[in-house]
Amino acid sequence: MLDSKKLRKETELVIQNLSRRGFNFDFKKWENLELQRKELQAFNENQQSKLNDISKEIGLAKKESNDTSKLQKEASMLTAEIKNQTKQLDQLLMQINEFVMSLPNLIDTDVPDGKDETENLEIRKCGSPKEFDFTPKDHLELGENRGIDMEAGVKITGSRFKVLRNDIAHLQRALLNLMIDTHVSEHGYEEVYVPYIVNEDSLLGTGQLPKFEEDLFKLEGKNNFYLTSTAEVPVTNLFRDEILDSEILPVKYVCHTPCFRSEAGSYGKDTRGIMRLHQFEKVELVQAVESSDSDDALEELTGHAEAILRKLDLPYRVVSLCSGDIGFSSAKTYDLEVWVPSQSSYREISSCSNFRDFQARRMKARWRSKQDKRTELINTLNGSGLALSRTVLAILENFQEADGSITVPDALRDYLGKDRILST
RNA sequence: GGAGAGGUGGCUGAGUGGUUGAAAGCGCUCCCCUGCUAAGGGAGUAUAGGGUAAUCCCCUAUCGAGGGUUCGAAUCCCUCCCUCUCCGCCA
Repeated sequence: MLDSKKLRKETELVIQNLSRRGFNFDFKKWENLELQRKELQAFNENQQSKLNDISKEIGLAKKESNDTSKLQKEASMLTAEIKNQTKQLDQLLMQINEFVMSLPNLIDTDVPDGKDETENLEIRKCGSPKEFDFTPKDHLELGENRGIDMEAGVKITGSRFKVLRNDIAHLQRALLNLMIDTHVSEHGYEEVYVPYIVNEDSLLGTGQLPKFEEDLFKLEGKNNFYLTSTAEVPVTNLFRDEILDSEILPVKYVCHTPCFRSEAGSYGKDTRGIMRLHQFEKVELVQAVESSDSDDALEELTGHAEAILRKLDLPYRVVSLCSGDIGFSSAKTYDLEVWVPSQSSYREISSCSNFRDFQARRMKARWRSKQDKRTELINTLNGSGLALSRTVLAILENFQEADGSITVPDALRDYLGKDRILST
């Protein structure tokens, strides 16, 4: 959520910034609503103040057994009036809230301009794609009948679900442990475990709602529960309605969860194998920092995700998402893209974003310094460190041998207990 | 799932219709006193929105959430959420 004071004072800047996303900000509408709100609210509060005074007077008069019928009559009228105004005000507030909640975050000045993912800016490349002296297979050719069981997923649930077996299930678990261990012991994150079902408030807090409900799986029942689409939601919401002491900042959490995404609107995209599924595992990094630290924190967090790719000797590149591709809540996003030999291209395996105070304002997540007692919104960041299914995919494809076996990357050997898998 | 109790400020905990944003205690901050990290005295100590340039000041809201009764509700009524105890079921 954007700061309404900023909307008022730096209107031009906001309009310009949002237009870089291709977002058309209807300032006239907002200004109109705000003006009405301000007037009505000021008047209403004034009336309320009067009523409060009269009520106190009545109280005092009754104590001394004086006649209060005249005052009560006056108060009755005021009460009716206020009730009426409040109804109008509430309606207005709902409209304003709806409007403001659907505004995306402002993007940083160094976010490249562009209309879609084709115009994302490559920042750096690390490692180089391995040359194969045979035609590399794709991950499904490698894993089919040997641990990646798409048919079983379809039988149990439906399309876009998978079953993993044996070495490949083990590989995923080994990766999971490597990632969490690394982030905890080398990068200073605290491990957390959270619910996989989240409520509406949590989704509003991080920005998945109200605009992106079609991406989510909603549960039946009156509770308005959803399956979590990313650990970002439950983990970042740990800060909701909290005031953190400045000494504990930055707070850094690492968390593994499955992620459930309806993938509505992605029909026909990545239909083969485990690239894009309704359920996948992910290790997520989340940070809460002071606003002055969030630029550095994004670089740091991105580096933490990269460290995993480096450990695994996977070739990747870092791109800065352009203004047309960047997410709704994000001010700046780096995607990490891993080399996928079968597609001869880099594919997203992590997305690291700085949300500045956008989520914090929605969640009322603040911090307070010891010296001056003022509260300030925290800045939140998160990034995948990494998406597990795609890491499994990348390892299978990048470390395949001519005979279809997979050489296990050094960093993983202790976790897996072998240096080669799928050697039939 | 059944029966009962309860949800008040950083914490403990008073408060069943009237100057209560809320007693008291603890904690915390600042000051005073005190010849030694003890004791005592004083002041302060929620969040958000609006008026404002303002972290002073003024107004409004908030005692789990939402609605209702009333001139006036932390206090009465209704619905929901959550916590605790006992029983049942269960990994």
